Amino acid sequence: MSDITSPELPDAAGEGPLSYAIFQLARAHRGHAAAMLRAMNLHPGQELLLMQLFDHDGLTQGELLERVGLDHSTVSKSLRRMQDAGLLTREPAAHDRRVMVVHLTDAGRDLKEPIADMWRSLEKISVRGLTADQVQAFIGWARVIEKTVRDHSRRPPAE
Amino acid sequence: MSDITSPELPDAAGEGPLSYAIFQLARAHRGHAAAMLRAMNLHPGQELLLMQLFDHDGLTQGELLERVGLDHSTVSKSLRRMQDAGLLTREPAAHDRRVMVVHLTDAGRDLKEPIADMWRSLEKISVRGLTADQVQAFIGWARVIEKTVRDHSRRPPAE
DNA sequence: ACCGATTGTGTGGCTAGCCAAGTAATTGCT
DNA sequence: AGCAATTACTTGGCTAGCCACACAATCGGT
Repeated sequence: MSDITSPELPDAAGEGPLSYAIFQLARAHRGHAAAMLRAMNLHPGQELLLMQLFDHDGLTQGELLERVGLDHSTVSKSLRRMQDAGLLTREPAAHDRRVMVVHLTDAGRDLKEPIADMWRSLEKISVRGLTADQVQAFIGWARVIEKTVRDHSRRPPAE
Repeated sequence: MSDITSPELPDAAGEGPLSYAIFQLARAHRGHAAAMLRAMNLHPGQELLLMQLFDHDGLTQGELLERVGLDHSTVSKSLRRMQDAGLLTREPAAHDRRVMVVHLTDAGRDLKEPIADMWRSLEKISVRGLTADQVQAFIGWARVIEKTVRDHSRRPPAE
């Protein structure tokens, strides 16, 4: 339906516009998010961590990275920068001094509504061109693709 | 771990799983591409530039960045690293010594088939969970979302 | 011709994100 | 108890990607 024909795309290079579409979509989406986040002195990715903390203050770093799915080093560095920015604190847990418990500061909590607004705005814009059903289908398929790709990443490429 | 199914997602934080789905899909997809590219000593993003050159050797840096849509500084640095790796050459054009003409070396050309294979493989895997119609619909909607977001990025946020 | 505007690239500086290696604390096995 | 394995996190090193600034070559108007 509609025009999926698409005039110029790197067809000649490969014949898979799906990967290309994912790449371009993610870049545009991320770019727009970055622009909105900049107004709050945040960087893309940080809002995901903060959103987890808004709902579950006091999470450990490990629980945090499990929820967002990023590399532990990425989370560590990102949290450090946010700590330097005064948005949160990190202290070793009493019962296990390896784990770092993350708590929001007042400044961090103040970002809850702005981030929620920005998130809603981003969502509203992203969804504008599609019907609700299409959006739901899109999300479902995105998860299917993600899962498929992830499963293949785990497995050794013994294909 | 193991079950990253979909039970808990940051619903409480915002109610827009679309943005989250895009983010996670892109990350998984990019990660898988990165793993395959690593075998060729490439980094994600470089294959896009190379694919353009496979079909249009002798492009200028400006034409190249226009096709992939990245920032000129990103392209500049990425090309420099690929030049250092011996994959391509950059020389100022005769008629306009500002523009840099990019040419593949033999080593660069040798990557054409490996990259095409990798791209096809990535595509095949990504598509595995969906029907052909679903894939086409997904791509079409992805482009719609991308366009919508991009249009809103251009406009000042005078909403 | 001249000099300001524009164009095409390069560089610096920042964060995101990954992998690999290192460190400290806890657990577990003997 | 003691010591190896595991766990939680940190650090270093690399590239991608952006923005802002700098620079050289070309274009344009007078």
